[in-house]
Amino acid sequence: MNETSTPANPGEALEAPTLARRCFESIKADVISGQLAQGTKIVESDLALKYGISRGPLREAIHRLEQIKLVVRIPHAGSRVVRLDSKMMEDIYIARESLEGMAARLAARLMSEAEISALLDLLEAHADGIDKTEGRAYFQSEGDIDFHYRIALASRNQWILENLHGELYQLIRMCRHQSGRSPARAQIALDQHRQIANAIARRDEELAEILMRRHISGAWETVRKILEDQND
Amino acid sequence: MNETSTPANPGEALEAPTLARRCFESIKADVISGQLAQGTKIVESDLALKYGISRGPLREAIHRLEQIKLVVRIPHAGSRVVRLDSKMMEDIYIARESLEGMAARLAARLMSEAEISALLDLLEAHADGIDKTEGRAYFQSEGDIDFHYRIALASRNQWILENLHGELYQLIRMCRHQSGRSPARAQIALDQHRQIANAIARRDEELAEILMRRHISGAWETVRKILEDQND
DNA sequence: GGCCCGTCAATTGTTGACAATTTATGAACG
DNA sequence: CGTTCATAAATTGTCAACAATTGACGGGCC
Repeated sequence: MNETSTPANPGEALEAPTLARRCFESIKADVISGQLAQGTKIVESDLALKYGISRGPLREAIHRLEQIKLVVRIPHAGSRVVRLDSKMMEDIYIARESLEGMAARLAARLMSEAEISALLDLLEAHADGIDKTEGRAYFQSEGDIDFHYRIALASRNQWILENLHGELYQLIRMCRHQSGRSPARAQIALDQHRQIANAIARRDEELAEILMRRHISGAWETVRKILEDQND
Repeated sequence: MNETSTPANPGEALEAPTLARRCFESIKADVISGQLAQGTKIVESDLALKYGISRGPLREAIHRLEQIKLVVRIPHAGSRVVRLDSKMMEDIYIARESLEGMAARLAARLMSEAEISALLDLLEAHADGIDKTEGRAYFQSEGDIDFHYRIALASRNQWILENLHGELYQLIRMCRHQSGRSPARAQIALDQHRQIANAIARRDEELAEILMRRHISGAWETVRKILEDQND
């Protein structure tokens, strides 16, 4: 009776019966971590050799990577790792703002009291983490994802959940991995998370949505500035 | 310099270089039109024989159908045409409400004057269509899609556009094809479209978003009632 | 010297056969 | 008679070879 299936992956792909899925997870990790740089050409034969499998499953893996927009494919020409430009990231953040805003609204309506108190506990843990690590990027980043994941889960909306964590968050993590992260924002983000959680606790749907949208559009602004400074 | 690429398919798949894509379009049409009923088991060998191709490209087609949620797949067990239940459709309509609301906001901000007047012309054409056909379902339905497609296009947001018309609208059309359609709603929908267009013309982002969200949540209410009446 | 066309290598698209897994069938047992 | 285990059929997952298409290289022509 466990409705909350696990987020997918603590570390490597543990549950991965089929070759194509293992391969998919592996390449996905390489793309997100930057080990396969943006724009890198992906040659099926080479990767098949590298992973010691045939081209069939590998093709399937690449097709799935294409669907979540981590690789771009041209029919007979081949496929390359996606090139994240400013416009694309803006589109992503705007879509995320829209969907997570709705998720926050639904969470305020549907979360159980137990879930809410668990959410508040999580935020306290994150606060401790920030104090101890002085805004160490890794913890903060994963903590951020934790929080947003719980909101999406609480929305009870499968489509929103899958798209946020199957597509959008992969791209955002990929972007973070190479644009760095301003540690000063850790405290700001935590405060905003607290406000959102409080709105949810008060069952104020409207406020929860508005705060979430501000939170995300604010995050985009900082990312945008980083990307701008990076391009000169 | 034609930014408005066509919505994909008048009738059959005209542009379809590769077997897998042709096959994908063909099966997709069959699923949406209901020729492959919900819950139908999809056997790779059978379909490959039916289309006169090998299992390879057909597998790819099925994988893509899985990604847009028209078929459900279980690793070693096989794949079936998705079964649209009330909960799933609610999730879809809520996600659509969120994304199209944002699209309307962006459209109000970004549409050119020429695009806006073209949009108003389109609505007049739809009005004539309704008068002439007395709410004939087909015209209305396609007209509805036309309108929403233009808004999504005007948002200049690739992610929103692709997800609305690559995933969500396919599922909604599939749902319509077998839940019928109350023709009385044609006039209501048109009026709401007019209000949205006017808000866009006035560059009132806030109002455009709110009206779009009301329009879609209203549409869901009527669909929900139809689904309820159908289940007894 | 620059542009165009034919040829060639490299890579993807497609195929049919083989292996692994699941579901269904049926017999033996409680 | 119902349940359970083993066997068998059907179906999916995987593989290696073949065909078709793309992009690049080089020679010829203007």
